[in-house]
Amino acid sequence: MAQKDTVTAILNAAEELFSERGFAETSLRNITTRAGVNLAAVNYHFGSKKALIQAVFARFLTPFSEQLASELRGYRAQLQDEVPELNSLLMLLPATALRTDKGNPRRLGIFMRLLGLAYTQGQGHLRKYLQTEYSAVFRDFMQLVSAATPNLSNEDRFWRIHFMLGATVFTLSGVDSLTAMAEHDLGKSADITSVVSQLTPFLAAGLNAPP
Amino acid sequence: MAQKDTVTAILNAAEELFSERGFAETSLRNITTRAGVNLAAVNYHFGSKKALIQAVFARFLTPFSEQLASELRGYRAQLQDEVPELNSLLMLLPATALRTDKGNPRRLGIFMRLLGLAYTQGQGHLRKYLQTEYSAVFRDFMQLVSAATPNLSNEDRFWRIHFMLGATVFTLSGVDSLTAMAEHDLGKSADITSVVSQLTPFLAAGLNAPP
DNA sequence: AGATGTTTCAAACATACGTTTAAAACACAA
DNA sequence: TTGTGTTTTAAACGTATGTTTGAAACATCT
Repeated sequence: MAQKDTVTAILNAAEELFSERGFAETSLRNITTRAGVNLAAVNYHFGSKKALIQAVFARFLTPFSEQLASELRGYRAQLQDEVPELNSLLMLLPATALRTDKGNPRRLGIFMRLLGLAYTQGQGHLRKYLQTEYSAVFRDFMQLVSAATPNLSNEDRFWRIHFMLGATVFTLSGVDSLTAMAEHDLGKSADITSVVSQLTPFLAAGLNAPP
Repeated sequence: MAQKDTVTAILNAAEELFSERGFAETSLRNITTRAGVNLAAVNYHFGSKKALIQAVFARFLTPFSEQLASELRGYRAQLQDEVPELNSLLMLLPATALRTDKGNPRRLGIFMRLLGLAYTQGQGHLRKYLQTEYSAVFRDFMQLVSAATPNLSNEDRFWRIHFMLGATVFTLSGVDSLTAMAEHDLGKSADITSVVSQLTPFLAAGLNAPP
């Protein structure tokens, strides 16, 4: 097995298991067993469990943030001096996320669950890593959101952005169990793209609500 | 030290530590050290770590759900046959939560963080416990929400309720770091009650958004 | 083919965990 | 005070974890 195979097998297994059980609840033995590699492979290829956790995030986040940065440049160029339209701006995020690994929308749910864990679970090293690594693109995006909502005070916008973030992360991270519930309660099935298309008008309405 | 003192000392320490680090990341030795009691006290008084986790939730949730059930009875009685008004209905939740342990709004943040953990972190036993124990009151509340939003389809309402839940849990569970960010970015301080008063119009607008 | 650097492997290491135990300390009624 | 049931204590138990090790297997190049 070539080196790359082992590394990606570990990353795949870790990604799934972390999202299912959390970081502390997933042992290296769980990961290496599912990946079909030797236990020592993690420490050999990544150095430590912490480094593996960061690598799992980097594998998704680096292509995503690069893609988003380029999309933002295009959006800004097409915009000229007009005020950006909120709905299309918000749609940019799930659109690039789904485009980042096309053909596998399930992965977005997995990654959202990981993102939720990164916030709720301790893992101080992870928050620090994410902040230093990916905050530039996020700031760019926020600047456009500010331009799209000139009627909001900075304070209102600040809070509502985080309300939106919460609704998104929470819903998409639990999208599997939620769609199961929806199917049981309503008899209607749904996938992550349909949930996103329900989510965006909700978010836009909340963000534009009268104070 | 009387029995009750040891038990509540453990519950207090566990509540804080769980909310700070998560369940798996908090050891019984952490808890008993902070509580100033012997390590074996947890297994003596609660039986196991799992049972302690459930007890932490029960201490908050049992008074809360009883209070809420009574508030819902009052709300329904005052309503007669009118259609319930959405904003006042939504306000009922934070109002009773803040009333449950009055004088300590910080505790609501702690508990929201725990609730978020219960969802995101594995802890299957916890989800099962919460469901069997407190689902009745929740169903009552949901019925009123349905009456307050007759224009929504069951499917739209289902998803938007969960969007609201996500925004609430996520924001209130991170209320400490968020208020710190708000103070740093905007120079304005905020407490949990002011966040809640910002949150409810956001939620109501999202729930009533055109489909 | 032989030498060299890389990757895998089974085994062991040290440490931390949840839990159990048996004795000591305590509370309190007879 | 003695006796009884409860609570606390220090120590140990068994298990699981992340990490390290040194030899074996492998790949790559001259």
